[in-house]
Amino acid sequence: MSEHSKVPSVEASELAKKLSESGLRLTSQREHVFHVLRAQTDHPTADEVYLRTKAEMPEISMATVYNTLDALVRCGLVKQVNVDRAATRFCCNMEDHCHFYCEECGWVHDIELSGGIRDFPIRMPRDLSARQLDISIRGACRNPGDCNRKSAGSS
Amino acid sequence: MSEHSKVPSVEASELAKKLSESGLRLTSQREHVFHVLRAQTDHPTADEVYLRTKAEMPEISMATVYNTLDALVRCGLVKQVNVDRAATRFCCNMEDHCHFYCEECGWVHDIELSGGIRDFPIRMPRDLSARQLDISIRGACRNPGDCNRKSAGSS
DNA sequence: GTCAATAATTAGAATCATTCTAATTTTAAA
DNA sequence: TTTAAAATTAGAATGATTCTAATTATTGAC
Ligand SMILES: [Mn+2]
Ligand SMILES: [Mn+2]
Ligand SMILES: [Zn+2]
Ligand SMILES: [Zn+2]
Repeated sequence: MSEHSKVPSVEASELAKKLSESGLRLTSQREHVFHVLRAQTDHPTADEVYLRTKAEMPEISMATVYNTLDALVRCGLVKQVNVDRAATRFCCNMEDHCHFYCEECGWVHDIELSGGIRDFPIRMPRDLSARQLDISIRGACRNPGDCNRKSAGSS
Repeated sequence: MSEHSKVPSVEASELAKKLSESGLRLTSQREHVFHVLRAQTDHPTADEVYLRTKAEMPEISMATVYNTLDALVRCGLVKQVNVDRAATRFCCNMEDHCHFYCEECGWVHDIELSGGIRDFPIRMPRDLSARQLDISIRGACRNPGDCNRKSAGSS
């Protein structure tokens, strides 16, 4: 209920730093979107980010959300995750990890890697240079009937 | 130039078998689409499959290509691959493997796994049951300038 | 502080892959 | 044959994302 719902600035400094490293400005919209991403550990779609940010900042536009997500990905603060043919999802956990996607309820979950991503048993051809490795696992949250089916991505 | 360009039936038997196992019929369209997928080791988009199949069978429709690809995936003859936000691609290599995606030219390449997919260093939470593991690697084909940039997916 | 240049934001249109719909054709059984 | 189910088709609809053109905010000289 407090009127001056300012975004906490613990992250603002890191955000400003990373943005400026990429020649980008720190704006209120970018701050809000980043805050929204950090507020929950789920993997919202652009549209979900839009709705949540709009709650804090009603005048923000969808275009800005897309632009901002793109900016955050470009300056290394957010990862892009692709699960199936559904909407691209975004993740602000920058540790090496992979994604679990529940086919029952749509929930996306981070899964740690026990070793470094380096020692994966992949035989990489010499003529290919890898920049990024993405691992996604699809399955079910729990025994069928247990997970919150069809209620994906609500806040 | 030969008039009776029939699809080779080496694969037709396997196709018919797998289809019937899923309660699906073997049709000429399905045979052609499957043949098109096997003819090249690249990873065509639905649209590319459509164009190639159309060359063999001019009356086929886009809807049928989508339906057929879906049928082939459902009966375990084709894998669906998702690279970035681009069009979904399809693969008829059913071995455990991962995909390399060249960010320069759009080429998608299969990469073998040296070990089984089982012994990957992933710490799987007990309350999650995995059905499928997808690994995609993005990078560049060769030293920048060498790969056939911007000429993805041509036949 | 003013001004120009640049960056960011905005609404809405455009694009593009995919799915849906409703009508028609084919196939398999009875 | 007749009939029912399955498959195919053209085209419309959907939905995520990108593009466009106009407006607003920042920045850095001056
Ligand atoms: Mn994540
Ligand atoms: Mn493949
Ligand atoms: Zn679930
Ligand atoms: Zn390449």
